[in-house]
Formats: sequence, structure tokens, C-alpha cells
Amino acid sequence: MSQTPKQSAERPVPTSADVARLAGVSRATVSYVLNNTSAVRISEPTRRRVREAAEELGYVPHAAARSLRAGHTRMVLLPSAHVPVGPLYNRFFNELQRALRRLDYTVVQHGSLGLDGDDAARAWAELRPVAVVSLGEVALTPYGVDVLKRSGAKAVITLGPRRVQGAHSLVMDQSEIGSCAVTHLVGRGRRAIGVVMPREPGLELFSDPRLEGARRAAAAGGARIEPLPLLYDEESAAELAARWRGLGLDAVYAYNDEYAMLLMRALQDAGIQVPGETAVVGADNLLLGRLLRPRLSTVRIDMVSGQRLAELVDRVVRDPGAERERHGLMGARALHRESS
Amino acid sequence: MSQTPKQSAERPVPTSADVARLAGVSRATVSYVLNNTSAVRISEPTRRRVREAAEELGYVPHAAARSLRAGHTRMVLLPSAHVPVGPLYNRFFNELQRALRRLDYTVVQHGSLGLDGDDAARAWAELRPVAVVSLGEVALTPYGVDVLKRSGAKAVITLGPRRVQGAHSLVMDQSEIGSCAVTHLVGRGRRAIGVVMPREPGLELFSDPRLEGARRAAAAGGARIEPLPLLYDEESAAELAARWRGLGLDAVYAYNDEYAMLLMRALQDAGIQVPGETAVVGADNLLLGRLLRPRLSTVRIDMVSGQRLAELVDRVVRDPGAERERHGLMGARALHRESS
DNA sequence: TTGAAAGCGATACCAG
DNA sequence: CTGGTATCGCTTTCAA
Repeated sequence: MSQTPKQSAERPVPTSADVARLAGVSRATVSYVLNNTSAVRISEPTRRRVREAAEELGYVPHAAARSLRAGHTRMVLLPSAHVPVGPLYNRFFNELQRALRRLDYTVVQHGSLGLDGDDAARAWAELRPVAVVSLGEVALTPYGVDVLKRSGAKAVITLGPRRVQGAHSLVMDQSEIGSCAVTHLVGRGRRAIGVVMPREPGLELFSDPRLEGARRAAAAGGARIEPLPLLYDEESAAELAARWRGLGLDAVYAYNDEYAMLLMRALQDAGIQVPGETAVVGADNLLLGRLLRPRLSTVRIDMVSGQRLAELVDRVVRDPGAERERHGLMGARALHRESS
Repeated sequence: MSQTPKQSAERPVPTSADVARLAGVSRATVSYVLNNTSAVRISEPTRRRVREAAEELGYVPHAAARSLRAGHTRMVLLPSAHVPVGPLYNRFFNELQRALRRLDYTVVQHGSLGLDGDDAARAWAELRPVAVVSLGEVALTPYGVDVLKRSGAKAVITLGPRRVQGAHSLVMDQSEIGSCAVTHLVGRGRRAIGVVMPREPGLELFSDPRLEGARRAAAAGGARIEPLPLLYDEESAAELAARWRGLGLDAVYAYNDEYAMLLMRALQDAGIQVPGETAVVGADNLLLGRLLRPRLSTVRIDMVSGQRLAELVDRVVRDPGAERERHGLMGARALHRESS
């Protein structure tokens, strides 16, 4: 209790000046040595002394001071409101992270949970990131994009269902997924198709366009669409299954595989034959869907690779204004198994 | 092409000096107004002019400059190597993020994929976070903790299977989970118990202690433990199922529900009765496990609440050295369903 | 009530 | 080859 109560708390953080003092050189020399500045020759003994001093003090450069001086950062900011779910997303995210790191960027996710779009944009702008890659979890407005660009962001890239004015929008057309699922069902002779809409908040950004795509495909195929709100729990699924026959549907596209598995089980428990009476299709191509009987039909989603996105970020950072937006970075293909 | 090719690129980022100039006041006044400094009275008209000027220029304060001047940040850094999976983790993460934000911290995840523990610690230290909460994805060494503390971090908190010297370690005793699962199986008369060990990299931090807990429980109950490496794919599961009878096991604890579901299906496909011939237990209490037949028995894990962890972070930041490490922030309970 | 100025830590120019 | 020194943007005394 009386040993070193504040000592460690008060111990000042070592700066390059401390390193310089300990090594008996100037701060400039410290900077040259630690940054391997090639424009300047420093004698080997001096280099060693500096490095040893830095090591001894546990010196770590101060990123804020450095970027203040440099006038820019190498930070790529990825806003994250929710932790996204799904193996697809995870793989993509990890790829992106790794690729950006290889390009010598510092990848930082900013927890923006509970911030509205413009507040969030301002919070990000304070960090002066060189690029912002928004995965569509926080709705970025044209105003928000402007704030970021004015704060020095060279690249503002959105990856989501909608274009955002001013940003490099990589439109991931979610409607393609719904369209794909329903086209598949129509092709197998179904004409009255339910579309599960998760009632959990935060998923509308994905589920709305998927529904819209389903509608489009249904219209083209002469089928009827019925939106079906559903919570991700057994009670909600059982309740829906109980009134299933009254709905007069012969198929259902269930947003994704998890909802599809939930609903399929509930339907089976209610005595409804799958796929005989009702066909079921999910999306995401989860391994677990193959474990059910019947095996779950699904829509496989091909996401843009993290590597490619990282390269785009780098290109835009180096030459903003060179590239304009792209589309169709997401593909979707129905996989027929047994449930449809 | 010839419109404004570099103009926007070169357009300088507005600073508080620009705001001051536009509003016709000094930079000090701008600072007072925008930070609502209560120690100083500024006339209402001046305040308005300053705010309008800031708005017009799209001024956003420079976090680096501010923290450089202040000598500290309000940044809580959460290292993230992999995006963690599982609803439990997600909920916890979101809770933590939200609670920290309410306490006025800036939550930042640092993508540390592919950095070794000490390099990672140095990279984090450059950002001068006031606290680091490591969820055990990156192995933090005592040296790394020291680097962080010397760089001014008031709180270094690890949440993982092991204690880390120097840090506030919240030991989440993963072994409890394995122990719980095996005790359950032993209690139901099983004596030869397989333990699935995921072969995917990065999971050893969890799977090793779980195995160790399983061993402990087995020893206490007079049972035998057999580690079973498994990849998360159908081939690997089928291969394991094919040689199942040769292993002479009457039960298996399958790391978590996903591996359990995978293996259970493979066993059933190989004609092995579950739970008759072999009992199966997972962990995580996933909803999907309840959809299988037989319903999957599991271990429910009670994680520390994000709210509580956020409060701990805040306490340690305010008074480092006041609290020492805690244990047992994770509970585990077996849930018997039908597969065991 | 407002303004001038010092200084946070690192870097890069220019002199020595 | 090495050392002063001005500078980045912001906050905060201290004076006016």
C-alpha cells in the first residue's frame, strides 16, 4: 500500500528528448536513427547508443505528435457499430485488415455504436484518418462524407446497399440475393412465396433490399410475395408455423440460413412437409445448413475480396478523384440442395 | 478533367485559426466557445459567430493536437486480431462498447492481425490509449504490458484464460467449460470421453484450457479422456465418424456447439446412435443446437457483462493500482437436452 | 470579455 | 555527420 502508490502513476512517459539525453545526442539524431532516415549518415556507434537508450527507456514514438507534424496519418478507419456476424463477413474483414496492414496502413475500427450518422462522421474526422471504409453499419450522409473529406480524408469508401453522394460507393447490391432466391423458387414451380424479414433492429439495411429484389423477381415470374416478420427465437418461429397454412404459401425465402433453419424446424414440427408442401431457401451457405434434413438450399454470396478492396483504398489514397464508383462487387448464386 | 483536379486535394483542412479569423476573434476564444469552457464567460453574440464560422468551414478539431496538448487521451483500445465469432461474444462486445462510450471514452479497435505480441503492444502504445482491454486474441506478454504502461496507459486489462504479469487480468477460466461438460457426461454414466480439439489456428487459447478442465473432471470421475483433432468441415467430420467405433468412446465433448453439430450429424450418418451409443455435448447454447434432433446438450457460458467491465476500466483509469486482479468472471453450466 | 503566447512531441530543414 | 530550431493544431495560463 505504501510502496509505490503514485510513483508509477507519475512516472513521465519517455520522449525522444529523454532518449537523446541518455544517448548523449540531439533529438534530431534520435529521430534520424529510429526512422532509418536515409538522407543522413549517422555513425554506427551513435546508432547503437540511440537504440540502446530507446530500448532502456521503453521509448515508443507518440503517434499524435508525429501525425501532427507530418500533416497526415496512415490510418484507415473502419466504423463499426455492431460487430457484424457471419463467416463471410469475418473472412472479408480479416482479409481487408491484413491486406491494408501489408500496404503499411494502420487499421482502426471506431466503435460508433449509438452515434447518428453525422455525429459519427465528426468523431471519425477528429482522428484525421487518411481513409474511411464504411461497411454500411452506420448510415453515412453526403454531409458526413463532406466533413470527412474536408478533414483530410483522401478516400471515403462505402460498401453497402446504397450509393452515398460524394463517396466512392461500392454498391453491394443486396437485392441481388433476394432476387436470386426467388428466381430459384419460381424456377421450381413455386408461386406464393413468403419472405422472412428479421425483426431485430439494424438488419433493415440488408433485409429491405433483399425483399425488394424478391419482389422484382416475383413480378418477373408471375409469383406473389408475402413479407413475414420474424424474431430470431423459437417462440416466434412456432407462432409463424402455427398460422402457416392460413397464409397459403408454397415457398419461403428466409433472409439467411440461420432464420431459414429456425423456420424450417418450426414448420416440420408443425407437420408441414419441406419441401413437399413448402420449399425453404436461406442465404449465406453456412456449413450448418448442410447438416439438417432436408439439407437447406441456400444462396451463396460472393463478396468482394478484402485484398481487392484494400488495393482500391490504396489507389484512391494515392490519387483521389482518379476512380469513380463501381458496382456489382457482390455476386449471388442459388445452391439447390433438398429443401426446395 | 480540368475543373478542379487538385483544388479539392490541396484545399487545406480548416483549423481553429481559420475559424477565429472568419469569426473575427482569437483562437483562444474559439477554443473556449467550442469546448463550453465554464471558467470563462463569452458573450452570446460571439459564441454564435464562432459556432457559425465553425459550421461554415466544416471545422472538426484535431484529436492528435488536442491530446498532444492535453498530455492524455480518452481512448480505450481493444486489440482485435480475428473478428471474434459467436453471439455471446458479440453481445458482450457491443455492451462494452456502448458502456464505455457512455463513460465518455472513445472506443477504438486496433486491427493487429499478423502482429506478434510485442510488436502489437508497441503499435498500440503509439496511440497513447488511456486503457487497453485485450480480449485474449493477441497474446500479451509482461514486456508488452510494461511498454503500454510506460507509454501512459492507466489500465491494461486482459480477459482470457491466463493471467498476464503486470496487467489487471480478468481470468476467464475456460477450463471450467470443459470441466462442466465432462462432469455432466460422467454424471450420466459415461466413462470414455472424446474431446474435440479444433484444428483451426487461433483457437488453442480456448481449446487447450477446455481440454485441461475436461481432464480434471475426468480424473475426478474415473473417466478416460481422448483428444480428437477436427477441422470444421464435413470431410474431417466424416473421417472421424468412420473410425469412431475403433476409438471405443461412449461420449464426446465437442469444443462448442458448432463442432458438436457437425460431429453429431457425421456420427448419425455413420449409423451411430446419439445419445444411445455416444453422447454429444457442445458449448455456447446456440439456438441452432435446439433445432437438431436429438436436441443438442450444451454448456451455457455466462460472460462478464460489458457494463461491468466498462465500469472496471473506468475505476482503474481513475485510480490505477487501486484494484488488483479478479477471477471467476465467467460461469458455466451444463444444459441437458437430448443428445447426452 | 478577449488576446498573446507558451508548450505538448516529433520531424526536417539549414548551419555548423 | 550532428545540432539548433521552426513548425504542426490546440489548450490554457496570464495580461490587458
